[in-house]
Amino acid sequence: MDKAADLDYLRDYNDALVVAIARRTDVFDRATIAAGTGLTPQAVSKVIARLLAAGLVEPDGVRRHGVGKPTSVYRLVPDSRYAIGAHVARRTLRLVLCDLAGEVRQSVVTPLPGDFTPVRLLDDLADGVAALAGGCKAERLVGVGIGMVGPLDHAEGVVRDAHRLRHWHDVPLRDLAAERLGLPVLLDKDVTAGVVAEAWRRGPKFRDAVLIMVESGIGAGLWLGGSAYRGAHTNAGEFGHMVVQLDGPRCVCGRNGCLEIVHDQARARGDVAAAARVLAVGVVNLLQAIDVDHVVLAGADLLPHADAYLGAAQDAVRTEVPRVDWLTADVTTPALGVDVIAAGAAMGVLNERYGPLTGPRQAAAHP
Amino acid sequence: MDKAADLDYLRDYNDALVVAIARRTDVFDRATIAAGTGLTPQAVSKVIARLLAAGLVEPDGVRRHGVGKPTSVYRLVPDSRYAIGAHVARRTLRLVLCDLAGEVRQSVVTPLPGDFTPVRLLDDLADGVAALAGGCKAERLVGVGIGMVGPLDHAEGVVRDAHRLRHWHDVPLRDLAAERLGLPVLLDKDVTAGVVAEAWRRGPKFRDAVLIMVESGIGAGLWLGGSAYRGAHTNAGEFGHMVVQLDGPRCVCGRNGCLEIVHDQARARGDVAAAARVLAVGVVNLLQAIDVDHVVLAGADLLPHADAYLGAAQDAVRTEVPRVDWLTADVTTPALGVDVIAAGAAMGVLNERYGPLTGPRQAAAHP
DNA sequence: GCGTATTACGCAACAGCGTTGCTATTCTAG
DNA sequence: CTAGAATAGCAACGCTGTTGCGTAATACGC
Repeated sequence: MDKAADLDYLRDYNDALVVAIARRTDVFDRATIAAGTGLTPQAVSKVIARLLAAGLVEPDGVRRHGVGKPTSVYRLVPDSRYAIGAHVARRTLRLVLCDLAGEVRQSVVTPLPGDFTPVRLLDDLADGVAALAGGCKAERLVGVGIGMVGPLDHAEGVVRDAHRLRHWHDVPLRDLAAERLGLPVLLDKDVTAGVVAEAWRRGPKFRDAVLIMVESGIGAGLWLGGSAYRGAHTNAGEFGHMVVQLDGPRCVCGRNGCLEIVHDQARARGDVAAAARVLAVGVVNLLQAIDVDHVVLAGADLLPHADAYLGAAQDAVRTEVPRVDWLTADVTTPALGVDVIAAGAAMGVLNERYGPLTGPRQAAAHP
Repeated sequence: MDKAADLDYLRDYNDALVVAIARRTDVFDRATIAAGTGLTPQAVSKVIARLLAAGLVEPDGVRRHGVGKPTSVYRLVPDSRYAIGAHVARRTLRLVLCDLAGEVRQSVVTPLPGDFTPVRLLDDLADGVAALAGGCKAERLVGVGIGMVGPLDHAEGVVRDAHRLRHWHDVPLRDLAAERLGLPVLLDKDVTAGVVAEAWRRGPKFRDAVLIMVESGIGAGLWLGGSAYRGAHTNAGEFGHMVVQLDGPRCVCGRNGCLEIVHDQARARGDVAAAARVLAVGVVNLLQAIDVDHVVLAGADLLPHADAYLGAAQDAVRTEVPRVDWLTADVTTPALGVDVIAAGAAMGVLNERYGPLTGPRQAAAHP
C-alpha cells in the first residue's frame, strides 16, 4: 500500500523543487521561483532560508533593475554535496566524483581482469572510492552509485545475471558495497544510470527520453514522465532483444532476429552503416511505442562511429515517423561522453536525496 | 516548471489514498488504514470525517473481535459519484455510466455512419449522455471521458489524425464536447482508457501494465509505475507500427514489416494462429523493452479469438523471456470485455478527481 | 537635496495539515 | 461488579504555506 504524505514530505517536495531550479540556473531570485512554482514569495523565502542553513545555496549579492529595492539573488553551492559514481563494465571500473551541479570533478579508470569476481570488484571499488573521497569533505559525500550491466534488481540491490560475467549470479552487491564502504549505495543498470545523467543535467524539459547504449550488448535506459522508469522487475530496457526480423538469425537469448544479433552481424562484417540503420529502426520502434522526445546514443561500441549512428537515427526519425511536424524527437550523444554511466550513477544518489520527489520519500539503503 | 505542493495537496493526496483503499475492499476500518498508509489512527479519523462529509463513504456499523471497544467500519458509497465514458470507434459509439466503484451501471451502443463528422459525433454524444445522465443525480456526475483512436493530443484535447476517419484532423474535441455537454470532459486514446479501466479495477498491485488492442489497427495503452503513461506528445503506444520484419511488406505508415501489416496479412489469409504468434512476438518485445508484469489483450478483432491470442502470448512469455522464474508477466483479457474502453474513459475522469495523486493537482478542463 | 512612488524583504498572525497526549467508551474475562 | 484491553475522539501542538502589513532600499520628479 502506498505511503501517506505528511508535512515533511511537503517541505522536501518544495525544497527539491527549488534545488532543481538552482541547479540549472546561474543565479536565481525569490520572485522568479514564486512565479514558476506557484508558491508565495514569502514561502520561497522560507525555503531559501532552509537551503541556506543546509549550505546547499548561498547569497550572491543583489541585482538592480530600475526602480525599487534591489533583488537579493542566490546561487547553488556545487561543492556542498558530492557523490561517487562507479561504472562497472566488463573490463574496466570507472569512477567519478560528481558535485551537486552535476559536474564531474575527478575520475579514475582501473582495468578489471576477465571474469572478475565480486570480491575483486569490492576491493577495487574500495580503493577507488577511498582515493576519490579525498577530493571532498567526508560529511559532504552523500553516497556511492553503481551502474552495471544487467539483468539486475534495482529494488533489492542484487545483480541477477550480469551479461557475460560468470561470477555474477544473485550477488547482493548493493548491501555488500554499503557495508564495505560505510556509505549509502545505490545499484542501477548502466543504461538507467546513463539516462539519469542526461536528465539531471538537462533539466525539466527532458521529461521523456531513452539512452541507448551499444557496448557488449544493446540496452536502453528509460526516463519517462520526469523520472527513471525501471519496470515491474526493475529490468526494463532490454532493447537489444526486440525482434526486428522474424526469420532472422538465432540470438543468445533464444529468440530469432533480435535487434542485437542483426546489428552485431552487420558490425562483424564491417558494415557500420547497415548496423546503424538497424539500430535506427529500433529507435523508431521505441519512439512509436513510448513516444519520447529525446534519444541519446552512447556506449563504447557506438561512440567511435557516432556520426554514422546519429545520422541514421536522425534520418529515420525525420522520415519514418508520421506527422513529423508534431511528433519530434532529437537524437544526440551524451555530453559527458564515456563518463556518462559513472556520472549518472553518482547523480542517481544525488537525485534520490535532492532531486524532485515523485512520492513520499522511501527509506534509503544505508550501510 | 513544476508546481509546488501545499496543504491542499497534502490533504487530497491522503484522501485519495483512503478512497483507493475503500474502492477495493468491502469494508475498512481505522486501524487497517493507519497501518497501511503510515498515518496515525487519529489522522485517519480526520480523513474519514472528510470523506463522510463528502458522501464518498458511509458507516457500516461496528465489528466485534474479542476484547475491547468494537471497531467502527466504513464502506465506499459507489453511487456517490458517477462518470460517463464514451468509446468512439469507427462504426459505433459506446457509452457507459460508471460508478465510483468502477462498476458499469448502464450502457448504450449507437451506430455511427461511415466517415462521421465531428458535428455528428457531438450530436450523438449529447443524446447519449442525456439519456445516461438520467441514471444518476446531476450533482453526482463528475464528467465525461472520451476514448478514441489516435493519434490525438491528450494534453490539448485535440484529435490530430484519427486513424481511417476522414473528417478528424486537428479537431479540439475535448473543448467542443465540454461546451456542448456542460460537463468537464477528458479526451484520451482508446487504448489508454482501456488500461486505466483495468488498473482502476485491479488495484495497486497493477503498477506496470499494457493493454493491447486489435481493432482497426493495433495499439497499446501503457500503465507505468502506477499511472497512465502517454509520452512526450501523448501519443505513446503505437505498438502496431513496430517493425518486426525488416524486409517485410510495406505498411500504411510508410515503414516495412510493421507488426500490424504482418499480423493483418496473416489474418487476411485466415491464419489466426500465425497472427497470434506475431502478436506474441510483439508482446515479448514490449516486455523486454518496458518490463511490465501485466498484459491485457483486447479489441473487437481479437476477443472473438481470445483463446488463440492468449495461448500464443502466454506461451511466448513463458518460453521466450529469459529467467522466467524471476521475470514473470500474466496475460489476460479484460474483465469488462467490450465495454473496457468506454468504462476506462469514465474511470479516467473519476481517477483524475478521486484517484491517487502523482503530483500537485492540475486544473481540469471545465466547460 | 528631498519627497514620493516603486519594488522587495520579512516579521507576525493565521488556517489547516498530521501528531501527540489524554480521556471516554465499550467490550471480554474473571 | 471490577479489572483490563482495545478503540474513538477531543484538545493542544508543531509545522506547513498564506496573508497582512510594516520596513528597507532604490529611481525619479521636483
